[in-house]
Amino acid sequence: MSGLRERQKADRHRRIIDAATELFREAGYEGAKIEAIAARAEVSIGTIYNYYQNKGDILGAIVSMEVNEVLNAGQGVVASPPANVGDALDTLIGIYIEHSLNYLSKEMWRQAMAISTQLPDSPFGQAYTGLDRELTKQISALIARLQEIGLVRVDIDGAAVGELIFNNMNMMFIEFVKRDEAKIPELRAAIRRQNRVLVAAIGT
Amino acid sequence: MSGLRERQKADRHRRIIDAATELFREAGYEGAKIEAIAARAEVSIGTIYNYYQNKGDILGAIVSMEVNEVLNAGQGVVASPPANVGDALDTLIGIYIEHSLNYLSKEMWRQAMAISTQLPDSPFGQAYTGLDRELTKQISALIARLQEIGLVRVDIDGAAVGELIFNNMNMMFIEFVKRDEAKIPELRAAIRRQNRVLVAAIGT
DNA sequence: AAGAAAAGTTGAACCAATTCTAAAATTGAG
DNA sequence: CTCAATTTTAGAATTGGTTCAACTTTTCTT
Repeated sequence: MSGLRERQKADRHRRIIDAATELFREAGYEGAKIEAIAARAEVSIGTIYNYYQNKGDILGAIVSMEVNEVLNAGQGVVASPPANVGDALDTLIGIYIEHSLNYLSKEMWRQAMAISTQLPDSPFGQAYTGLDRELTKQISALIARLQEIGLVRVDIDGAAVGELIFNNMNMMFIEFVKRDEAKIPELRAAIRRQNRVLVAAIGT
Repeated sequence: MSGLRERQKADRHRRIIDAATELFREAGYEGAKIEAIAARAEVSIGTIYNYYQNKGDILGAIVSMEVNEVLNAGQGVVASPPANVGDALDTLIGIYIEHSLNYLSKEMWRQAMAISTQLPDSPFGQAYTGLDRELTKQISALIARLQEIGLVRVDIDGAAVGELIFNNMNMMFIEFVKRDEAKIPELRAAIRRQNRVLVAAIGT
């Protein structure tokens, strides 16, 4: 099962992703020519297209890794949230936002988001939509957890509130990556302010 | 001031927009080649690039017209809203959504949204961000109006609630245009459901 | 271990957006 | 009216992502 071909394939995948990650950061998404990625990965252009349907999918693979890390980090908060609705939400959202620029620059985020709406049916488009859904579910799970603990009224529609909070956060994040000078603390403060009405309404 | 040159310029602008609108609808954004738009507008390729920085800006001009119409239609609701918070919001949002596919196909919306995040500093990118801001302000204005009438508590942060509602609606609209089979009534119902908690919380 | 089949690799050719440049048209000063 | 300055045009050249047909390498079979 683990013949030479398998190992070579895995190795090429890694080399392509590594080369692309470096070049995207060095030259930006547009600036990173496929030819250059191929050269740095020591692979031909054709091989890249054998592994990824298009340039966007290469970026997509990088984005997916990052979002999966964030989802993982979020699990901890859902499992044992701060004992206060506002703080619980702020902590989870904080994890998302603070991790977001670890591997990806704002420009990479912009491109990734653009591609996911431009080509919703491409491999990456579908993966991105799936990741958004996972994040929404995680926020809803936090609300459900808070309902169990007795911090949130059990008669509120947790799924709907989770969607509302995620959609607002996501839109704010989109505006955030669109402005290079926008700063993380301001983003978090703005989202906290927007959530305040909601937090007051759903808390016990 | 209104010499031959002025009139020709206005005429060419119109011809380019008309040709592009037709071709975008017939062949989709990607399928509408600049060469074909130029031919139908009876203008050269160079001329198109003299009038618009890039293909996206042509689409941008069309989108801007559409959104401005929607903003206009929304004014009526803000001026005399239905006598009930839930209905007021639903009516305004309904106007936005129902108008949205008048001139633009889902594919055109996808492209327009993608371009606005990909190139936030291009003429169209800035215009699009501005239009989003206008829509947010209009929703906030509706909340303020409802506060005046006494339907919404005066102690809630109307601007924050307006942003929350717009951002959620906009995100839902993005998901809506990403799925060709998604239908308007379902979209409206989902947004109504999400807004319900909020409506209950801010109503008097 | 040889030969055939399967799987993967390569890079030159293709295509469409965008840029560039020389030619043509319009304007206004004298 | 004329012509130099300025704007606009046309379309050829450039550019970079993507495709494709020929070539290699690996695996399988006996």
